[in-house]
Amino acid sequence: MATRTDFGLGSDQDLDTLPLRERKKIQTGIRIWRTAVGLFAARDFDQVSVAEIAAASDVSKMTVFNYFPTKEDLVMAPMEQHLDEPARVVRERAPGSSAVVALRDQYLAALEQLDPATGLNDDQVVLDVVRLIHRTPALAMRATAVFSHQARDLLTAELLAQDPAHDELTAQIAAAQLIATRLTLTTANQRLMLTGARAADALPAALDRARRAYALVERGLGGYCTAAP
Amino acid sequence: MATRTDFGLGSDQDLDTLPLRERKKIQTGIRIWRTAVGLFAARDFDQVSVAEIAAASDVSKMTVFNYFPTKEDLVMAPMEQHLDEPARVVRERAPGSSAVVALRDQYLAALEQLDPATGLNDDQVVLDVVRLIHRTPALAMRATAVFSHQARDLLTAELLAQDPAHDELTAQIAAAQLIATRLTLTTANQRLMLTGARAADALPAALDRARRAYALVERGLGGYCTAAP
DNA sequence: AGCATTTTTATACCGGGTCAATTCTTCATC
DNA sequence: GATGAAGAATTGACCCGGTATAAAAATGCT
Repeated sequence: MATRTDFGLGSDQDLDTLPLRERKKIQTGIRIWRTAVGLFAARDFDQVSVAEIAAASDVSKMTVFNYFPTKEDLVMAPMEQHLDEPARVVRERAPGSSAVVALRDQYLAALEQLDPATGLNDDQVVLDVVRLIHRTPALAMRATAVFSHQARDLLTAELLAQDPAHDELTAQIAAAQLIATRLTLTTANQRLMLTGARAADALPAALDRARRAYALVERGLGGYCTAAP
Repeated sequence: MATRTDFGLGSDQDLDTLPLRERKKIQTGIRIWRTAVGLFAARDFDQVSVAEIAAASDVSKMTVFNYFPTKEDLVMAPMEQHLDEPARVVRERAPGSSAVVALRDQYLAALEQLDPATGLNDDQVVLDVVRLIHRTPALAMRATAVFSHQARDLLTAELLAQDPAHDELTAQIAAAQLIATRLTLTTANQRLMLTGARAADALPAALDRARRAYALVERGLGGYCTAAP
């Protein structure tokens, strides 16, 4: 079953092969989402009621909650689907490479693809969502909560391959710093995009920033949590 | 005017000198807060309605919201009054000392006083609140938001005394790492306390952890943001 | 077509939070 | 000492997000 949050870059070719029923479901999901983001971008998050979104989507209020558990999910769901990426990257890193290097390389690669998760993306809808999150306290809080969650997951991922020379506190610090670095880089990129910069133009500088940031972390953590070859 | 969140260690002597009116106000504020925390500790956060708290406090529901803007504030307000401490510590650090050292020393001092803000405190009410925050997702999210706020404040504090050799990104990384370290240490202490350890007994180990954690950060950041002598 | 399953809807309800108005206190003025 | 204006504490009515239940509609299958 395809998750209901596969918007954005959702592949279109397998959409035709799906049963008629699921296809319609996905379409209404996208319709509700687009309507909501449009209304939120026009006014403010708190100035748009769920009932209004439902009416504008030709759907009942209950149906909206059927597709999106909460009003906040209408905005956050697409961003939260890559939630487990950092932990996965560390877990599946090449033997002999440290957690820091694995995360750095993956982030650099994501930057070059202008992955929205890096903040370096100037798509109109993405920008609308980012702007919305930045100016709505409840959403901003939830965005930071995502990173907090990632830090926890990362911690367990590191502990699974833990080096007995390091204790749990070091692992916690490392996880927190790695995620904090990502959050900082991503936020910086998002701010740039919100000022109107083009993603492609900002790429070289963003890559440079990322390299310097991870170098800073590495200097502190050293080769911490290097996977056994 | 005394803020309404001066519970806990609020000084009692200046309470007598206050006008009769304000005194009663503060007392009802404390009464509502105690009632709420008691009910929350007995059951769960979501299983206690504001109306119930109001009834148990011999007050109307609206009065509760008059004293505490939201239901969450009934739990979080006391913790959030020391929100600006990290930024203040950095801003007022001794000339010639780095931001890292200033924050480390202040944290070590707070630990030795068993300051609740460090997590190293086994007072019954404090433990109730901490336990509540840890097992209530909405409250845990807000707790991390507090640290996010502190990182922002810390960034501006560092920028005020910024060294032209370092750019803004470095400052952001540093702020994020410093706050992440604090969060990690505090959380570790809180977990210890929740397992029933006595704060005084856990102090030496906590001090050691803090020293090692800040050493790790310092190795990465070096003498970053050392105030001009 | 007709049955079964799933999706949508209507409705009623609960709890958190806001607003305008009401009551009560305070205090300056007569 | 009475009085009336000013202002705060309090309140009841209301809105919105979210849930539960059951009915109605749409779809898949035979």
